[in-house]
Amino acid sequence: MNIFADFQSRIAGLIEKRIAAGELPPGLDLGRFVVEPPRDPAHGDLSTNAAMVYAKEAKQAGSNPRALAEGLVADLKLEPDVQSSEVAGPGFINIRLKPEVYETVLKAVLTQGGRFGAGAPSPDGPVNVEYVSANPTGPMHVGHARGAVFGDALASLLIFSGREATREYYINDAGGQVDVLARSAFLRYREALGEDIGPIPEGLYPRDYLKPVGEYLAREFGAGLVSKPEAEWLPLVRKRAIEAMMGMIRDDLAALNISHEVFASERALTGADGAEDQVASTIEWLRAKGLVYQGRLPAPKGGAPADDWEDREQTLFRSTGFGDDVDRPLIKSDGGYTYFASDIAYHKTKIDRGFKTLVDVWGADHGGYVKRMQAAVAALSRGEAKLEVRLCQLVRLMRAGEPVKMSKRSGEFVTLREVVDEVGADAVRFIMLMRKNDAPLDFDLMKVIEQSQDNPVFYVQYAHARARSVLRQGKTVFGDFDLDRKALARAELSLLTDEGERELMGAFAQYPRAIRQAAEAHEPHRVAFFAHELATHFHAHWNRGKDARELRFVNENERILSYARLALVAGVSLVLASALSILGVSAPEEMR
RNA sequence: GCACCCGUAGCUCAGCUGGAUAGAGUGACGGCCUCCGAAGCCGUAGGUCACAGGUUCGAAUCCUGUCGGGUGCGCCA
Repeated sequence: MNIFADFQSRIAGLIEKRIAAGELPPGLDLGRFVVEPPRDPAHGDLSTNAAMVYAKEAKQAGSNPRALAEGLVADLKLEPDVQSSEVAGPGFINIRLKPEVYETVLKAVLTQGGRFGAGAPSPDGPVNVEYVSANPTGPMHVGHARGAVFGDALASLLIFSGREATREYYINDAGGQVDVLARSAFLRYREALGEDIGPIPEGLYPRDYLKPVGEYLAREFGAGLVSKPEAEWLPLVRKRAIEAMMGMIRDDLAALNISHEVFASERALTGADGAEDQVASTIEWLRAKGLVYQGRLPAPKGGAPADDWEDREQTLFRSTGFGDDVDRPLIKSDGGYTYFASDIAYHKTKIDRGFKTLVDVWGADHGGYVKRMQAAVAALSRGEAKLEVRLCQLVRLMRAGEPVKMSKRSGEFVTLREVVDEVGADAVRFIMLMRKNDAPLDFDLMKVIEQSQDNPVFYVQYAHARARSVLRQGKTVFGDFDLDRKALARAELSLLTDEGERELMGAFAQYPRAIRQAAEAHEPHRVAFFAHELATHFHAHWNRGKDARELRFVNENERILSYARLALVAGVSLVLASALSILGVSAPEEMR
């Protein structure tokens, strides 16, 4: 139950009545006004700007805004669950609900449990969420974590809100970097055979995570590959190295509590290893529509022109027809496909699989790539599918206030696994999700590793653990209490009259709305903020019981009241657990 | 030079798609454990929402421009 959405449609109905009565002109857009919690709780439970939004129209119809507001207030007072309503400030309509409404909300929390706040199945079709998509050339580093956590939480949020969502990983296993990987692994292979390989040459991946791959190759092939020419061993080594790297990446992701349903290989799309060349067929498909042509591009502007620039005719995609700045090349000078070409083919497979809503989560360094990809999706789907790209700002890794330089090439990077092992998946996830994805993020290792108490995840988890602890305490005092949530739903909830208790129930009422808005905006961080706020209300109310004993949840002499309050506490733990589960963060029974 | 993102408290960030007196955390200062978990709570202090115009009943939010920061700019991925 979402009381905000409920009143939104009820008020829309009241406005239609006004239209019928001639007080407002017909054909109004009834989606223009909002129903929201007032900033100041003293103003009531609900607030709407409807009268202000339609002020101009009211004047045109010969009425006036004030009369419109008064009329709506009069109608609202007739609603059975409305306690009072009034016009306030510049024309807001404030509504105070009868206490029973919040008892009903708590009852819904207890009967629905983890489903409270979930949306009804959406008619909007499935969403494809592509995230991580790191190159399979090594373990994940912390920079990858943000997009990974964001994409994963977004998919969970969408599913909870009622949409279908598929989690997808695009493996960039077709470019030159996987050949570099293969050569690096081959070196480790010779090392595993006992050869002294000396320092790793410039340009190869130097870290020793490839050693196990070398040993594996030595076991599988013995010394058989050493004397062969590169053209023969490279495909064999590459295949196994990519598999090993993907295994490593999957393990890294699993450590962060992340998994994908679909892994799509770029290499397979390009027709390698005997597969069908879907890139070629996609290019031909576009060519047939006049969207691919042979042409020349102007030289890049600004700065010094690259030394290897040469004006030449090439195969171009007409992305300018779909909002891009210039047309984009599809074929490299060596005849291979550009990354863009295979990415077009990949996105075509998404559209062919029936997705009309595509979300790609990329690092901010790929920002210059957004327009062309959106142009491609528009072209591929004739405008029917929409690609939304969420750019995650790169994480600036700090060590005691100093930026840490990271580069795979030099091997200087902190792995995701190192951080997860140190501070835990919960902390990493929550920190990444407490920020909007397009805001920059400083991730200070020292701060997270050494002062993990400062981490907001503990604050929220602590609230959950504390709620569970209170329930255990209640069971200790009243051994015969049935603390099953469905039993608690039958508690005498009308006894919950304290302001702090009402505040908590009010927070429950806002959860479904928060979920819906976060899902529509594709902003999981709002769920994190909601959880933090609910935790604040709970901690605050808990502490009131220190000075005022009569406010404590468990009170030996107040059996019926204690049971009702435990129902409230159970509600807190259920909603917190629900929000945390969307974020992929655990909700512990106790902190220790 | 062009495109995209970002300028909100000392610091790190929210701000509910245009609403009422702009909020948290952290840092600083002062209080609260014979009592359901002090990893908590309460209070004090801190602001020209980068700047200038515009749109309207109303702007941190939308538009234009300026300044400052970030990320990119055929054939890397």
